[in-house]
Amino acid sequence: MTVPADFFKSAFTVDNVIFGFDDGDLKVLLIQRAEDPFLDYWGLPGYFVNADEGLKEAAYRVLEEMTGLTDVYLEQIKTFGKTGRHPMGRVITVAYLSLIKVDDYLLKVKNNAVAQKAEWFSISDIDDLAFDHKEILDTCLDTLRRRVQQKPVGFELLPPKFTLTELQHLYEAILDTELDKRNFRKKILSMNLLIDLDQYQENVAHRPAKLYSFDKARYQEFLSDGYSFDLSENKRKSRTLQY
Amino acid sequence: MTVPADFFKSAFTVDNVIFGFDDGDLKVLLIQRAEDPFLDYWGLPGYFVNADEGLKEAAYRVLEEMTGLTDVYLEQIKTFGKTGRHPMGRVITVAYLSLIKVDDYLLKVKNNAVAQKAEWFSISDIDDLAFDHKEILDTCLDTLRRRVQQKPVGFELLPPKFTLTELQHLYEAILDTELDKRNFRKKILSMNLLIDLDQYQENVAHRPAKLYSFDKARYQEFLSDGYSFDLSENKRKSRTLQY
DNA sequence: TCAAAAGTGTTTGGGTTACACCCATGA
DNA sequence: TCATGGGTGTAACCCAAACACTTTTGA
Repeated sequence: MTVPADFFKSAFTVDNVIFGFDDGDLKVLLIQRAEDPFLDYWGLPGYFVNADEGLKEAAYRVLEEMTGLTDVYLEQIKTFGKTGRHPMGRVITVAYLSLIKVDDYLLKVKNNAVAQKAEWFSISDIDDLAFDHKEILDTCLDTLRRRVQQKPVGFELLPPKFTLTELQHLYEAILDTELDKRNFRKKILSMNLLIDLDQYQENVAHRPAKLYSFDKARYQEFLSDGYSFDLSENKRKSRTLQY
Repeated sequence: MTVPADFFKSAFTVDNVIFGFDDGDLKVLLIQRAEDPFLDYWGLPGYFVNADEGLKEAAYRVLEEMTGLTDVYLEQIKTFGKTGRHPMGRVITVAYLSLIKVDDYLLKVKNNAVAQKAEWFSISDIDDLAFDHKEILDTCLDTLRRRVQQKPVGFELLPPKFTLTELQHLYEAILDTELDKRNFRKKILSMNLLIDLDQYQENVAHRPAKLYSFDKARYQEFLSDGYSFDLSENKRKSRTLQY
């Protein structure tokens, strides 16, 4: 029989799937690895969890090392633990999804020892990554798509002031569909999640759009509440059982 | 700097939250521990993951050791890794949720070395468990409540033949609400998930109810599809953005 | 004949959908 | 004045919700 001590020979890591929205496109922040294994490969930012550190704490640490950001959306998604997924031994990894505003990131980026460099990639441009990171990315992308239909987390990806069209483009990029402008606005505004700033775009070669920010207090309600922000892309009947 | 070898000193386990439905009540299968730490405490069935074993594989193994069942619903929920959660060292645990038919279990239960005995508990009767198992249980219960509104996993908990009232009671027990009989039936039947067996209850002191089984092929579609089985308990408007 | 649960339809209200034209600005 | 995106309303439909009485059986 295996004695318990035999089990204390494995390690675990956290990997962050950091999404951003820029240029009308959903992006992920990847690093080019500076060490073995998978030297020079692109992969998700992540690292071993220290002995005295919780999982989420470790994910925040990695995130801060990468971006300098501390106060961001971070959610545990899934744990990947196939045998053989890491050449150095038995390593399982806990995947976290985070959402940041690309602007903030650009101001504070710094590199660290693990990564030669970091870059944003459009999700459609990524095919192969170090370890099983592609699988992890795909899983997190699925979750993100579900998430934005349940909770208005999309706002985490936008700058503090944005237009309704930008918001709509964000949803369209994440869900990979087109949305009807009038219905989208009707719906969003009916949620009272937005604050009309009474400000307008400047220097645009067309009628300037109104700027909005979102109501953090009300946003918090939506985050904790179960809530249906059902941007259903489908014709499938989304039947609802009453009670 | 910590060298990688230093990280290979931790262990991980899987813990199963096994739900069943019996006697009109949602239950969880717990074990009374036969070894330290937490000797004699009640807790979730779980154990260390072997070096040559995947996570899900380990969860299935534990499940089979406990119940003799192999072909059951099993889903990874969340990983718990606070420092200090395990007295023997750094141990993180991956929580799995599984759904079984209590009848099947009753036929095949066997005990194992880790557990003195196993028993079903009504979820409302559980307050304290070994390790952080109460927190894990609560997390899985939340997930179950969400799951049954998204996918018709409730069927996993029922015997092969059941009545509409039993199905309704199951949903009521999981969601802790009351549902309208006519609306419930209308909705369920409109999904074409059920097969009318043209059989009836026998020896009941009232009008016997029709028996149904569920359509596994159609069920599979629903499982893979995103799908909304929105038994919304709330008055909250579940607004839906078109596309 | 009584108790206990099974079974069954209709109306109302609200949200989703589909859809087309005018407005404001900079070039 | 032209190109570009911003901004607006209405009608049809479908689904959720609310709600009460009759039927069948065993005791």
